[in-house]
Amino acid sequence: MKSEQPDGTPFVQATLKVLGGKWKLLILWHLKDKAKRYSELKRLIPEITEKMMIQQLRELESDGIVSRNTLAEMPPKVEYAFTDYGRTIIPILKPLCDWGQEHLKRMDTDEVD
Amino acid sequence: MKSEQPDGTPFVQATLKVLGGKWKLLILWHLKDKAKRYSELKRLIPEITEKMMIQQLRELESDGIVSRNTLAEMPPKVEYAFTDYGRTIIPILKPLCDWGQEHLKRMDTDEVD
DNA sequence: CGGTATCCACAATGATACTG
DNA sequence: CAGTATCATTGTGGATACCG
Repeated sequence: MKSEQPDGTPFVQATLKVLGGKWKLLILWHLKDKAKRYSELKRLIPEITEKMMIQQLRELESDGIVSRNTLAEMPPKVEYAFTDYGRTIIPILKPLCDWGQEHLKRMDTDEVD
Repeated sequence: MKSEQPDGTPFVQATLKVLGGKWKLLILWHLKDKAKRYSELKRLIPEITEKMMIQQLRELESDGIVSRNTLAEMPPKVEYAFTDYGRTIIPILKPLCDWGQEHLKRMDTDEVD
């Protein structure tokens, strides 16, 4: 009596919404090993603009994935890091990355029609 | 000698590109149990327009995820189904769906600041 | 039934300049 | 250093009409 589960989609969409931005994954990838300062992130991802960097960080923040920690007052130092909750998404990143790698190889090897 | 693996991102981006569309996951979700005809898909997803349906299906097709099979000539019947290669993405869908579900619960339970 | 074509709205991203 | 503000551009999705 399989009931044709048509649900599940809103959940996948929710995940997509959280890390669907153009730069979200890239930022998270750099953050997953250890916390990084704003300037470090900008140095690691030179192609991104300040606006997008801040925007994506703010969204990740409000989704509870990363935390923003101000280190000092006058010489502005801000560190971004995964929250404990945010770390629960890291296991997802792996298979995602793995599949994408195989997909790119396939695209190169086997010219699809 | 950990080399700060900054790679992997293009791979995740590649995956995102494949199933990043607004309707891709929804279509795949309905397709993962068994092949469906175009009209069935439209009936299952009434909110989507013909243009988007076709567009997303074509993209999934050219990415090798789904196949398009014409059944007859005069009474047009077209079935869309997962390819064997496409099925390799199903295991990814699960954790994605699972995390999204937890995330939505968290958003409801624990009002994030 | 299973599309294609055209035009349009809006969201996402980007460039650039300025600020505490 | 770590942002904010504004404007321009692009990309994605949608409405509608028409076709084999």
